[in-house]
Amino acid sequence: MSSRTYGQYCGLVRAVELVGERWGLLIIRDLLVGPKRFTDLHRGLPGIPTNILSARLKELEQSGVVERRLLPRPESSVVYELTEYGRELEDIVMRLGRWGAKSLGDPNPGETVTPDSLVMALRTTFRPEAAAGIHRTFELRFGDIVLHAHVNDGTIAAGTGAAEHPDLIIETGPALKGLMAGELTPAEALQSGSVRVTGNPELLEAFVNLFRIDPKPVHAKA
Amino acid sequence: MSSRTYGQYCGLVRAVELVGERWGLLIIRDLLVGPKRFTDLHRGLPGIPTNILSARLKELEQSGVVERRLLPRPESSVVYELTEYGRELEDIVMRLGRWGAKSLGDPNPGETVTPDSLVMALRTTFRPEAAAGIHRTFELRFGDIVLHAHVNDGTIAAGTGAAEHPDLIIETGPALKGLMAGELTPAEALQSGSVRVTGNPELLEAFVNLFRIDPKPVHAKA
DNA sequence: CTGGATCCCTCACGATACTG
DNA sequence: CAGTATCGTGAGGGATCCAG
Repeated sequence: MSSRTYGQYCGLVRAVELVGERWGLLIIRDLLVGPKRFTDLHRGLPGIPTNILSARLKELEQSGVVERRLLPRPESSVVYELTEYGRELEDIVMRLGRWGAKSLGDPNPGETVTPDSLVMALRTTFRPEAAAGIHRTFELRFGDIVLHAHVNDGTIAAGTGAAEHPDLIIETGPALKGLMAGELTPAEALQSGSVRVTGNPELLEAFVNLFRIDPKPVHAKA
Repeated sequence: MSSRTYGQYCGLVRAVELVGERWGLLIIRDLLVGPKRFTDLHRGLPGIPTNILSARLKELEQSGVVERRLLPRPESSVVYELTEYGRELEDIVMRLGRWGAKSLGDPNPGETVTPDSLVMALRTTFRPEAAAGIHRTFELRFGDIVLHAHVNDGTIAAGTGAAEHPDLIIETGPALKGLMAGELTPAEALQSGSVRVTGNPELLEAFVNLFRIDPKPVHAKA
């Protein structure tokens, strides 16, 4: 049995062999936001060596998860995008993200936030059941990162870049997690200055109702 | 940035750091079937070194995914079981298994099948929408492995061990995958002898309707 | 400038032996 | 049964270099 395989004939094992390697799911996370060039991926995955990124992309291409496409001239560039099979991972990635977010404490020293991870965080934490009949556009600014979220009656469209006519602009930092997890009320966040808004401040209530991190179950120790 | 971390403050990253290490999700797969002793896990994960299993269990315990419990006397033994937080992975593991099963071809040489992986395969491929109003008990024999599945009106209860009063006993091998994927009809499977049944052979139709592997989307190559 | 390939080094993992 | 100890190997980390 070669390394990187598990010697079991099992669907989960195959899945882990396909996308469970180091960096694998993070590459897919970024590609879920949209097709990307090699350099874009490299920028979005701080610390990944180029040879590893290259190897992962080849493996994912080989297994039919990612497709490599050459852009027409004059771009003459290469983009990677998910195949239909790869896109089927979206729901799994979002659920994993929702699960893992419950274990997020404060950022560890040196941990960064990338635009794509924030986009996926918005999609992940979005609660359709709280968005019935709601039509709002938010612009979120996190450090240098600017992204937008259009909420339209149970659906979310989030992406990088500014919003055109936002109902509310939210400027924040790591405090965003506490806000979404309910550890910090909107009023407290605004008062402390860890979150600043442009627009009707009461819309921040709507925001935290739409995007939420559930609590991690407490573990009763024997 | 130490190895095994990714330097990103992101829910998905945290999830991958918690359960994305080699063998991690497979340990969780087996624990989803039920609490297990160290030796049981070792048996169910062919090829895992004991030090790695030991290390993974410690990490999973530390992060609140797995709980280590000492059985009362005279057992005086140790069992590992999922915490509530760990059990929240069930849906994700099943979806991953369903996704990966689409990439299963024929077993590679040396690949084995374990009892727990088969139990999870049944739970994973079960289609509740096809089970409305259906009450059946199946016994599945795969090599030396014997397991049961009670289907009760949209719900499935599968576990290791024989069924008490099975409506159908299915004896099979690797051909099971082709059967569930629709690459092989029940009639063909019975005729070729790759699947043998005890009971009403027509119930094999019901079985393949209840447990199914969807096809992998075809990838249109440019 | 993008899209990698190549190099070396390190550490996590694999295999085996051994212990409370 | 439930691990720990030891040691070798190969995948990953990091820097550099190269082709289009």
